[in-house]
Amino acid sequence: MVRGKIQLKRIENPVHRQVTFCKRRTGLLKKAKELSVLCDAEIGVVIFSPQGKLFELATKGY
Amino acid sequence: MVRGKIQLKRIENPVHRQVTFCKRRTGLLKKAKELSVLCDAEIGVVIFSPQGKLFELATKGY
DNA sequence: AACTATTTATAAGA
DNA sequence: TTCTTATAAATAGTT
Repeated sequence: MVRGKIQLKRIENPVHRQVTFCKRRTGLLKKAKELSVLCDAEIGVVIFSPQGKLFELATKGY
Repeated sequence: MVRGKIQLKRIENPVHRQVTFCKRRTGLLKKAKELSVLCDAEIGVVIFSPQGKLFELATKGY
């Protein structure tokens, strides 16, 4: 996305992967909320990190 | 996002809303796949359009 | 459905 | 690690 394109493959460096996971998880959930609000859609998202931690989002038509 | 910021509220024009839904739905699912691949996460996404149409994505750790 | 100007997301760096 | 910045990516308006 910036200062160098990303390669669409698993990030091998654990620290780099963790940082990217945090940033992109936030971005994905934001995009999901926006789509829900803008287009009146109901959306559910579940994300399991490699460590088994769960992140989720469920819009309710708001 | 471009040529004028969006307002984070329901798009009233049905045609505009439908077009935006299609564009952003595609973008959201792409982002979800990228997050899955880059960070080795498992992700599920379900989207119900206002017309009750279902769009979904389930990654399987690939 | 395709284009493109511009906003947004974000990879690196500080 | 929180903030900044340069740049890739997404996309609103247009045709």
